[in-house]
Amino acid sequence: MSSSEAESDATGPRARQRAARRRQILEAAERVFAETGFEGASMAALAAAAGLPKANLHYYFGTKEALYAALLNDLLDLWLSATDRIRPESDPAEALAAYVRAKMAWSRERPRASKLFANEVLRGAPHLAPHFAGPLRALVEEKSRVIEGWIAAGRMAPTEPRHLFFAIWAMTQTYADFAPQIEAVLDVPSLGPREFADGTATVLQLVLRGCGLSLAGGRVQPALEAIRN
Amino acid sequence: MSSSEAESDATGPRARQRAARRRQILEAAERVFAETGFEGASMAALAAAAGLPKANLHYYFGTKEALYAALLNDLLDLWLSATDRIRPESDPAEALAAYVRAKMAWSRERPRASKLFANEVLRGAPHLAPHFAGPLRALVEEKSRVIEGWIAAGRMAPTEPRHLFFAIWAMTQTYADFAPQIEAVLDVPSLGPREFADGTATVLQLVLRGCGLSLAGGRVQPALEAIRN
DNA sequence: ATTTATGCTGACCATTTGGTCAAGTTTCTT
DNA sequence: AAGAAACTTGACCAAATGGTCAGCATAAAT
Repeated sequence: MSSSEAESDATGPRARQRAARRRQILEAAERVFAETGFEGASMAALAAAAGLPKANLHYYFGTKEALYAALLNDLLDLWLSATDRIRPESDPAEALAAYVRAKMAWSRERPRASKLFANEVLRGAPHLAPHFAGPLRALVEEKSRVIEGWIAAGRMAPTEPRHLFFAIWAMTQTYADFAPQIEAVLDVPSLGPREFADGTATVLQLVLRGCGLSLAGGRVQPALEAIRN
Repeated sequence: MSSSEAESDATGPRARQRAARRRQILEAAERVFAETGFEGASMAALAAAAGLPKANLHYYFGTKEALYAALLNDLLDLWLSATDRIRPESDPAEALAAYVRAKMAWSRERPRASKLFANEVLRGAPHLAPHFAGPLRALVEEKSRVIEGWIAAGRMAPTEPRHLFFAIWAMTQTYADFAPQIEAVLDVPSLGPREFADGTATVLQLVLRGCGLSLAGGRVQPALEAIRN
């Protein structure tokens, strides 16, 4: 027993350093994969971004595929989160608004993760198919039933809940995935607080009014004027 | 004169065959590029998809980059179209509904074009930057002024028109770009008329109600029940 | 101090990549 | 019929790709 203390997550100084290196590589890989896609990212480029020799990446992750898969895996949790507030007893307007805001914040803070995800789905989502058909579908089903409950109780306008989710995902993630297009149209060098505030306000308006809802006080865009002035 | 009849678009049998070959190559390239992205598509794969030797593609387009650029160029027109109905004298609800329907139809009929476009924007849109900053921005500005006119006239709810466009683009294109995810969540092998009808109805509802509008007769989803039954 | 397990990396390899080219074939003009 | 122009393609190339591995360094355990 005394000699075999190598429990997988024993936080010895060894395991800690190993985890740090893994994070270092993954962080760099997220940047490179998000900017160039899977095929566009060469092991040489990934190694350069991480500041390590190529062989070192292979030591930690084996293959490029495995590194990519490890990266995607880390994102899945992010995707499923932020639906907490959607519960039967919640106020529909508040719950949906919180979800939209969380998604927008995610687009702002983790745009590379969003792009990585988009890249993978565009490629046919080979690595995500199990997750889509499993946990994601289950979550959407569960939350859709909550929304259908709200509708049945007359608390919001009849709406296809699954397609409502697709719409929210699309509108919020576009601020990460299609940032170059938005920047060009708005004629700004990059998306800042102003653009995200306007975007959030617009998405909130479409979702809430679209579902026949309004936030407490009847203000659909509570933070907007405050930010603008 | 008689000998130099080779006007660039003289539709001689020569020029016609040349154009046909170009289309044959472009059509195959759209498939391959859309499925694998620019870096993921090899000249060998492109040639195989077109049923031609590799050197033949180089004869017509020079480089892979040039072939890709030619392909993207063809899509730009598609992008700018479908805003015709958005004019000062139009009915806001009808105009926006027509635009949403046109965009949805485009996602259904040309999903590969949409994916190609998405792939390019994810890569930072190097080839599209001039188009974004030029014709696209100009078009959006023009149409945004129309919408602002509608708002000023009290014909629809106050809405940031540029962000409204971003939202419409995102919601409609997601049915092409993120099809694998939507299919998995809905548990269908592919998106058919039913899914597009539901999607269109939901997007229309969010956009129209979101903007304080409704279609003539107050029915937000005019075609929905007809299709379902 | 010595052994042992783990971490690290330069040099190397087979394969694939985008692209070229010379030698052909076909089609048009005269 | 002859020549010119456009088209086609197998064979080839230098460069880049993902991946391997033997040998070395470092730290842990004895």
